[in-house]
Amino acid sequence: MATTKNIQSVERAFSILDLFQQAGKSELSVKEIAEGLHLNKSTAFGLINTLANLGCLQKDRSNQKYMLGLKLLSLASTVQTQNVIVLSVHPYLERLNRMYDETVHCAIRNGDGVVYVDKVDAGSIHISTQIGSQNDMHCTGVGKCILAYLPESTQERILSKHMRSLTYNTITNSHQLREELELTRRRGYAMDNEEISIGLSCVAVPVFSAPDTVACAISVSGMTVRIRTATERGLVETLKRTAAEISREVFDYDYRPQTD
Amino acid sequence: MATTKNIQSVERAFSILDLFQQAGKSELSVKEIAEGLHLNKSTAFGLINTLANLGCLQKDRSNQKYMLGLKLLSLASTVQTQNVIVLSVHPYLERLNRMYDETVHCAIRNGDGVVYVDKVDAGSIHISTQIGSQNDMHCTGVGKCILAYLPESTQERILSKHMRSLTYNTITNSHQLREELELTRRRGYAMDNEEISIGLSCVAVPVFSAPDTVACAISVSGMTVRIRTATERGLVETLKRTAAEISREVFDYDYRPQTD
DNA sequence: CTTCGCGTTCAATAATAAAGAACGTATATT
DNA sequence: AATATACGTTCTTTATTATTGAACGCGAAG
Repeated sequence: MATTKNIQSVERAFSILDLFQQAGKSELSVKEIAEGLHLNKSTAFGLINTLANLGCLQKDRSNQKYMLGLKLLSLASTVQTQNVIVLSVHPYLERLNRMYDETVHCAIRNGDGVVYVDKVDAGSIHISTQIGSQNDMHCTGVGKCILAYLPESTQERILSKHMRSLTYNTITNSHQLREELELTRRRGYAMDNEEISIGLSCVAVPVFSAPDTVACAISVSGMTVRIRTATERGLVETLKRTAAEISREVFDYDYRPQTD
Repeated sequence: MATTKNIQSVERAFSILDLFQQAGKSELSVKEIAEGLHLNKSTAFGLINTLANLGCLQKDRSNQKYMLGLKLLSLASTVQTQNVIVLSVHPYLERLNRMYDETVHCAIRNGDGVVYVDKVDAGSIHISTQIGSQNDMHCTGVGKCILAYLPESTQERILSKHMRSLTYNTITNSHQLREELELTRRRGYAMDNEEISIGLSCVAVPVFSAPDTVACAISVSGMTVRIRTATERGLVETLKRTAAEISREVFDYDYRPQTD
């Protein structure tokens, strides 16, 4: 995929922006950025200065530190009105929402985590997911769907990291998670069984864009009792059918689930 | 402000992303991008390829065109949880919302338009502004506040462009708008008097970060009748006081409105 | 079957970004 | 209060890198 070599300064510029996400700090100094990315101080400064002039970073006058700029907000808003995945998957999410009146998500992989790219809220309860927000793979339905089909080496890297525990149901053991991923592949869907928050469950399915290649994952989440009811009303089958439709109509890939 | 010279390739990379916003097209070919930015075809390709590898652009396999990538969504979400303006202005918006139960916005300048960076919804009616979305200066309260304090040359450039008419109240005449801006400066606030949508009005004030320098603008919007009532209940004064507070506490600038 | 258009690759050179040293300012230290 | 320190910023040089135009190849159109 990485055909031609990346342009160094562009790549570095974005890794500066990424650093704010990863570091989990809202303000970083020139020095911190330079050290964090192993860049020369003045090289870092040149990049930071450019990003600041473009509105992607802004300087806090009081302490000379930099933070992410508001320009990025406007870009994201354009993404939401222009990106095919968001645009063309959205109607399917709407339909799922209407069928079960639960919160519906669409997520993609981002590094070692997942990012929610679209969402339709339930009428009753609001789940506080923000579009664009990141979450872990090990504790989310969409995450498990995506993780289950990543190359083994990537899987192992992610599994080897510390997996934070959010509830007593969170799978934090790599052996157990490997089994869970195997189960996910076998049955074609993943569950979040109160692994993020007690009382909250979710059913998720992968959307394929090519054999064994997951483009995104969609999920239906809600209070555990309600998800249980929905499952009795064919939620899993509906989700699988929807995912296959999306594969075909959006990603132009005629996905046929393996029958065993 | 533009201290050191910007790094060319970084600047160009972002102007590619900007092009999608400006062109209003969701998909652009290498050729269109190259021509749109007066770049050599292979220079453009190198930048596009890098952006695509970073997830900021994605390629539509069916027609070889590119569109904005989902990576940008995750950056924006981080902005919302980290940026001082968003974070520190938000409580003031909340307070305004509680006082009048109307929709409250915070916007900044973006090029020749404004971008909404934060919003608190009213309980009753939902105004469909999206955070990050762009709007024109000539027909919004926040836009007039910002435009009124821009350097004259910039003002004139914006005024000279075609101003689209959204309702019969929209000011589309540059002479009339110049007077409106003069009025805004004199009385310290701007109104949108059903200029975007009939039935909808808004009162906006500029927030200064230095003399004659507007950092952002905040506004209260709602149905015209309700805004009228709120105005009788001191909305304008409350907004001005709030703006002064924000100037002081967020931008460390002790703003004193000129008394005449 | 041929031509055209456009995405992509390649190789050479011109231009640019990177680096280290130096400067200045703000803060911390004694 | 004086000195030291740390860090942001500027400057200049050089090596690296991005840019360029030409060439290639694929797909669509005629």
